Amino acid sequence: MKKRPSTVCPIVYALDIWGDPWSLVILRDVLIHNKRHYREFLASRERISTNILSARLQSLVEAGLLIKLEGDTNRAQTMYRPTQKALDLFPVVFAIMHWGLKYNPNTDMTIPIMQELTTNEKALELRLLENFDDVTS
Amino acid sequence: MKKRPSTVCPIVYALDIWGDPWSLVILRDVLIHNKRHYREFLASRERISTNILSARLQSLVEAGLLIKLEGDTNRAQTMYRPTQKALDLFPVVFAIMHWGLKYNPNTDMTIPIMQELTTNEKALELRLLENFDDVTS
DNA sequence: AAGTCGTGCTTGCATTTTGCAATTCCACAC
DNA sequence: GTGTGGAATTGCAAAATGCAAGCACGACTT
Repeated sequence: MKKRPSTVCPIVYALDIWGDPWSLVILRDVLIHNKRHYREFLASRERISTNILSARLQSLVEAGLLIKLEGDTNRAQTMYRPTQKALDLFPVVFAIMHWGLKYNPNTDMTIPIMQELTTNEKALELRLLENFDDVTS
Repeated sequence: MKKRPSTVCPIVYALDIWGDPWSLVILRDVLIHNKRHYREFLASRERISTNILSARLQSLVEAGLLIKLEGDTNRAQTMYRPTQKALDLFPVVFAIMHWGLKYNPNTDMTIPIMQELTTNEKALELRLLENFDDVTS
């Protein structure tokens, strides 16, 4: 990922942080699917490779979207959790999902979230946010 | 840009279309700044290079987000205009702008749109949509 | 009709990033 | 110590990017 000099445009600012093809996939897994471990991210359908995953996790930590924690029981089991800055991406992620939902004929509507997204987005957001009480408190 | 096989996830679907670091910059210029000519896109602060611009315009046309038209007076003056599929990205673009606005300390608030985005987003969207009456009618 | 200007786009090439498999590092368990 | 599994690095081929130069072509000038 190229780095542009500090920008005056909010969109370019956002793109410079998560505007590559992988960061948003990771953020989706964190925000929507409540994943937190390296192995969980690796297991996603999109088959991210280990070096890219590692690099993206690092850059998201640097950008202040994720924090890296030692596992509770096992100290080797690193845990990645979102910051408020990442949680504020919910509206973005939802907007993208709405758009994808409208135009991707292959969308899997059996994914639990999908139904609720169209019928009750606000409740969905609030429910998902509960996953991060540990972070926001 | 890599191509992933057809996906079941609306987010990945969206990323495969405009999830590279440049496509959204072009779409921003089309949707927000009402640009339509090659030279206008080249003139953006972000200094996209000619080959990338050309490739991205093509892929956005292929993806059905833009249409390519001959200029009205000058046949050599190609014109790129958004389709409905691109206009439906307004909520996404706005959501990203809100986020960038919150976290990018360098945001240039003198850009006309910025003030209105925070105070009256819906009116802003409607006003911008008027730029595309030719396309939607 | 010949020059030249503006506009959109392609080419060539060095640099960077990706994809993928193999390997290493390290905490913990036994 | 040996083994196990999670996290990350390395090596290398393939692809994408950045950049400068040049090409095609319609329109305008004379």
